[in-house]
Amino acid sequence: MEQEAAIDVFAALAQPTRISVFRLLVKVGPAGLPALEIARRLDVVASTLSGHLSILKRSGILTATRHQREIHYAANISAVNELIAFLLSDCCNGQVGNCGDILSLLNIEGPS
Amino acid sequence: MEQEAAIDVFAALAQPTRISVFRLLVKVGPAGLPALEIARRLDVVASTLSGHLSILKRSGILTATRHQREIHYAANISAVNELIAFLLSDCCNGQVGNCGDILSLLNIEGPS
DNA sequence: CAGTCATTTCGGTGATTGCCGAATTATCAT
DNA sequence: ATGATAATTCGGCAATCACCGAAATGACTG
Repeated sequence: MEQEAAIDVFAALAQPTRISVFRLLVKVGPAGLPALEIARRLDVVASTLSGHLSILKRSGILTATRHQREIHYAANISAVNELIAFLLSDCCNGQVGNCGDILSLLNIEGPS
Repeated sequence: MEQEAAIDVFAALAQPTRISVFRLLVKVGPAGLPALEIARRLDVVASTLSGHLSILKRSGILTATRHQREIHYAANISAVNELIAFLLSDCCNGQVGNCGDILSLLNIEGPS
C-alpha cells in the first residue's frame, strides 16, 4: 500500500460516524448490510450516511455489492491487512518479529 | 485503545506532512529528531511543522523529550501496537488467528 | 408504464483545517 | 544581562468538511 492510499484510509476512519460504520460492518461479517439498515442502526440521516459510505468505499476499506434493490456494504478485511502492513513496513523491514512487542500485544501465541 | 483515541491517531496520520514525519521518525528510531531537523529534512516551515508535531504528539503517536535546547520527537511504537489491536479487535475476538490471511500478509511464519 | 423503495446528488450553512510570516517564549553560552 | 538558537503561538486567509432536507436517480413490482 502506498502512502497516498494509506492517507485515504486514515482519513476515512478519522471520523466518528465512519469508524462506527466500519466497526459495525466488521462485526456483521462478509455479508455486510444495506445502506438504510446501517443508517437505522447508527441513527444517521440517509443522505449523510451516503456521503460517508462513498468516502469509505473510495478508500477501499469497504466493498459494495448490489443485491436486487439494495447495495450491501461490507468491511474489506484485506484492506485492513494492507494498512497494518503499511504501518509496520518502515520499522520492521517487513519482518514483524523485529518489532518485538507487537506479537504479544496481538495475542499471537499459537493455539492455546 | 478507545474509539476516540483511535480517531485522534487516524486523524493525525491522515495528512501528508504528518505521516511523513511519522515515517521518518520510525526510520530514525527511538532517539528521534529535534523539530528543526525534521523541518529541514522534510522541507517544511518551522511554524507549520510545529502545529503538525503538536497534533501527532497529542494523539500519542509521538513522544517528545527535551535535550538541552532541543525537543526530540520520536515515534511511539507501542501506540502503533495499540492502534493495530484496535483495528483487529472487532473481527478477531482478540485472537488474530481468526482473521486468516493477516498472519501471512505480515510474514509471520517463524524464523525462516 | 406507474408506483414504490433504496440510494445518491444537490444546495446551502457553520465549523474545522492547513498554510505562512511575524512575534513570542524558552533555553543556553558568554 | 546580551545575544543566539530552538520551538511555539498568533493572526488572517483560502480550502475542505460535516451536516441536513429536498430533489433526483436507479431498480424492481404489478
